[in-house]
Amino acid sequence: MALPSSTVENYLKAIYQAQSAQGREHRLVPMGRLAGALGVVPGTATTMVKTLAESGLVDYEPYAGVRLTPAGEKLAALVLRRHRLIELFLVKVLGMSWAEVHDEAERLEHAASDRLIDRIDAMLGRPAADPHGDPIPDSSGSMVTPEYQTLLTCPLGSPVVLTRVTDQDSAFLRFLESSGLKPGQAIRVESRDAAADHVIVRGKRERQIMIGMRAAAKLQVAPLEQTA
Amino acid sequence: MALPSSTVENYLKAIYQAQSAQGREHRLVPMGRLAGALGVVPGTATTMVKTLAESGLVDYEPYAGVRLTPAGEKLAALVLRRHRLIELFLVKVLGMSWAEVHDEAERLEHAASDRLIDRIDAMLGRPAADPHGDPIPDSSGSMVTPEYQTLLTCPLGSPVVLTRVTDQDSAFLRFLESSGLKPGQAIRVESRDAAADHVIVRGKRERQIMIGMRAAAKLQVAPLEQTA
DNA sequence: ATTAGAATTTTGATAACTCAAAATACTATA
DNA sequence: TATAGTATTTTGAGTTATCAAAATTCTAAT
Repeated sequence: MALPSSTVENYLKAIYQAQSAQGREHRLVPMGRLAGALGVVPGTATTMVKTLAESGLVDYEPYAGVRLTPAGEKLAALVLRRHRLIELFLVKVLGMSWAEVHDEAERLEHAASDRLIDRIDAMLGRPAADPHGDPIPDSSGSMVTPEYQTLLTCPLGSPVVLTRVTDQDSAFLRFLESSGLKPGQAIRVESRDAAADHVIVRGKRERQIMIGMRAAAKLQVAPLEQTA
Repeated sequence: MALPSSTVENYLKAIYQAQSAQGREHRLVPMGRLAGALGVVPGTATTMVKTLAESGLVDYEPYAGVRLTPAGEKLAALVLRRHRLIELFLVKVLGMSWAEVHDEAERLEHAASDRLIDRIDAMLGRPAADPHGDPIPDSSGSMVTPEYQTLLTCPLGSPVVLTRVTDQDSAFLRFLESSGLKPGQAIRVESRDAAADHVIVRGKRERQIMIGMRAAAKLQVAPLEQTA
């Protein structure tokens, strides 16, 4: 088994992420969505997916979509592992900003060896999540994905910790950063107004932040543990 | 000017290094040598070099060889800069061994952005040389290459510092490491025996090391500054 | 000056990935 | 259930980088 090209890695990663983004039901990723995520025309995705299917990395159902096989899923998880460890490393060790590491990791993830990734993992203390709160698969490719509530579903008024941000857009990340809304931050949801389409959050130092509901759905939180 | 593919970067780097390896005279690198350095057949090198010539990165004289233009030289120096900073970073920050970082850097050098390289450069304190003692070009692509003596040419008996190792072979590097012969190490040449084809060196803690002359020529040294 | 041998270039193919646009298959609505 | 509209697949072609092997050119020794 030759090691997969970075193109193959990108397809697998995109399929993985599209599958996760879709609910438990729609497990088949349609070609249009995949092509869009990868920035190629649909015909290209079709062609490529057919060769991935021949390699046993995906199941392909014409006109319906693709889905990762266990082999493909493992490979995709290892790409994600590299990506997330690199992101965390760039933030923690090199002091790069949260918003700028994504593109960097996007390229480095295909060049870093397993040895290097393991060094990074060890240096960071085998972390469970990257700067966005995305869980990091272990070296065997398995990953625990805790189910969190979002700013839209968590109880009003009770203290929670921001745990995960499910959007990589750097403008959005910069907004969060400037509002002090980074994973680990303790906050509480003050009110929600469906008509006005916003959520009001108390953040760091009682600062009040107003967020649209679309954006609020991308911020996941966990109940604040009062570790006395 | 589209950014050069990693293949182009590798060709430029190989030409640069072949030019440096050859003396001041033979400035044209023959195709056979270039092809050998890159691990491709000669015909491939010919084809590629012709397209590099069309981009203005090299001068190509059929049947004679290639030479970098100023533009090509600058690009090559920037690749070398990325390579060497990455090597040093992997050794200093991630604690990887001297012998294993070359291949890693060989891949990462094509994926690291200028921003990242500059962070690394800053974190390392704008170093002048990589773990092998190879000088690191600055961000404009210029580099000072000090002329050193080698174990074959330096004065017998006087203390010198090992400054540079002009060979990347990892078995050789491991031998040097196990002998305590890393750049920065103070040593002195005890004797040379042309008939036996060896050089005897006093290294760390008066340890005596015997090296073949071919290998000794690859170890460069500078007079030891008695910085009281 | 020839010419044998080595180096280089040319030629024809191949692999991986991509696009544009034509052909085809789905699907939702009337 | 016919069909208009959308999504997908197919087809044909282009790009980049590579190799094998034939053709050519250079070079050094007679």
